[in-house]
Amino acid sequence: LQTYNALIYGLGKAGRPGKAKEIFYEMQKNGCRPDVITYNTLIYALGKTGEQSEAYDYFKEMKQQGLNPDGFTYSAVINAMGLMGHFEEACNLMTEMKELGCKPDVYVYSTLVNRLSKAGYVDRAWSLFREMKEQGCEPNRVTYNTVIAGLGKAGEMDEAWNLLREMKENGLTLDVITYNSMMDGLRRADQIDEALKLFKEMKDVGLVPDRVTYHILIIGLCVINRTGAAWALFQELKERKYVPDLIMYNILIAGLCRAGLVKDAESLMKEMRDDGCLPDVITYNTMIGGLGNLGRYEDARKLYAEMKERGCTPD
RNA sequence: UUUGAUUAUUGGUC
Repeated sequence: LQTYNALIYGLGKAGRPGKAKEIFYEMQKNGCRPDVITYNTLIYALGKTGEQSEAYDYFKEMKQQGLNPDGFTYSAVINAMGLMGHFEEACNLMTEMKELGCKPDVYVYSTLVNRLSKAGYVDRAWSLFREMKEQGCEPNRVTYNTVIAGLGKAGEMDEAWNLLREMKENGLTLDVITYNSMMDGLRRADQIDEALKLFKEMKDVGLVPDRVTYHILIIGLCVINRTGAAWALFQELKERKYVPDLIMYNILIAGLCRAGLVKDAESLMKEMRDDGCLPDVITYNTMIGGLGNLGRYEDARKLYAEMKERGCTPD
């Protein structure tokens, strides 16, 4: 049983829910009954990869089999419902678990808070955040990070600052994601200098900025044409021995295109290829847009042809 | 190490 569970888990993580399902049926053929963990793992695998309604089917099936869903089950199903935008159902599931005597834990709340803010329902996310506190479920670092990121996307940085303070007051440790989320919100709100202050602060408290940190700050600086500072950070990233990856190249290419420096963007695209980093659909979209803005329609068309030849599907 | 939640890149809309 544990071997099968582990297999299903691995296939889910590898983004192969179809194979995971095959194993699920194969184990039963071999006389091995799935337990709660098997279902949880399968539901998670399906829910993550766009098979959300199937995830729900297996949720029903496990109940029919007389198995009791637990917090793991509900967080996986609620996440799947949220991804489909079925928030009424997600809320019903919360109610259902309460009725079954299974108190929603911090994972379940955080999952739904995250899905609500991702779907643009920041207000509902906020009330759920308040509700969990009232219900005696203490938000942890991940919950705060989730809410801070949601507020940042909604441009509500005052609230985000309040939460940051609240985290400190509650003795929670801030991590790189906390800082990254704050800095991303600030750069969206055109407060890049505030973001740079936090960047200094995070280093002062001994946190090591990751790639995402640099990506956020470099985007923010590029957008307002502070290219010198952006370039300096790009050098710093390399000093930290972070190899520029696809996302970093996409950010720089977008920055150059935005500034009308499409020729430089083109050479950077060559350079990324030489580094063994293959352009993806975002790279092509960005370049095609940049070329189009300059009226270079023929070159745009060529890139469009090239992306299809390379098996990169236009979106 | 048998299962669950958080941050970044292109376009449109606000």
